[in-house]
Amino acid sequence: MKAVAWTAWRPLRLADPVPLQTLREQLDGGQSFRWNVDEAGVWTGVFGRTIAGVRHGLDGLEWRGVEGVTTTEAAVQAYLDEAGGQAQLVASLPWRSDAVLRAAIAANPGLRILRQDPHEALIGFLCSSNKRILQIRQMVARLATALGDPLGGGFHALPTWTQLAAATDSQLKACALGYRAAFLRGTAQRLQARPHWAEEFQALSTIDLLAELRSLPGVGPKVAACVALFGFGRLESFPVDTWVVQALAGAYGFHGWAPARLEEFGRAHFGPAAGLAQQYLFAAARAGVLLQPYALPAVPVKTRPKSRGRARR
DNA sequence: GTCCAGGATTCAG
DNA sequence: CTGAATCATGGA
Repeated sequence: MKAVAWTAWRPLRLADPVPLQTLREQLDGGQSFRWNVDEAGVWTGVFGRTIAGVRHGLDGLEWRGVEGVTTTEAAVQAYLDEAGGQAQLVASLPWRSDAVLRAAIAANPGLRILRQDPHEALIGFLCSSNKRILQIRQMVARLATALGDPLGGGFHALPTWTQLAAATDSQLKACALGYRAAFLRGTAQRLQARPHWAEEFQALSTIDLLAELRSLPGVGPKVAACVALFGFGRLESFPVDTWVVQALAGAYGFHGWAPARLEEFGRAHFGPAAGLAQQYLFAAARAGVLLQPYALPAVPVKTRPKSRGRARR
């Protein structure tokens, strides 16, 4: 298979600068699972049918695409929020009165929500339950290689719902999906008959969109919130995962709160850009730099054994 | 070998 | 409605 014929590197014009560390957080911080970085710091990714490279040059961000493809620059710019619309939303967050949020924003200045395709977001987060980001990336990569259209140079698009629905058990098994294979197949079977599902979903209010997403196999509250946020651009959506549960407990004192209650708090407290706030808190918590004024003293409770001598089968 | 992962589903109470 | 068990797999 022939290698991709890359264009020369060119400046990537964005309204706001993206620091080196923030770019890594953005491309490999659990939003998208389709980017890889090499030793030279070159990020290579596929979104939709676009193959692109991004790196930090001497004078800011640079991009490259495949020779002869004219749409790459615009696609990369849109993907990375080139107009800077999110800067205003960050400014609107309650960072003045919220020192935790303020520190989280300072830890990853310029962090943005990627504007992903709904299809990409839904496939990625269908794979995400009970998995680490590295493994989600591996699952998605295998899905693309095994089932998606080849784009040249060894790159593949993500499989369509039709391709996914037609996949055999052994094909899905080879993608190391575990029990998530049934989620993907189930959702694929539901959506393959709706080629315009994304447009139809996009037309819904966020509340209705979340409900519609949750009706799909393998999509619960958290995955629905992620797909709404990352795939449908609903920046008010506030996904509550294990990291956010810990973050809101340690930083705001909400120990023992149910995820639904934390989600309600997040939307009320952070407002129309709650999803952005969530991503800053998520990144800071994962990096271990989140302020935790309400963290409990270490280990107040003793963990109980899961099973007491019950016979195993 | 053990533990756990950007959870969802199912079932018991 | 809430809480717990179960799910399949691989990396630490």
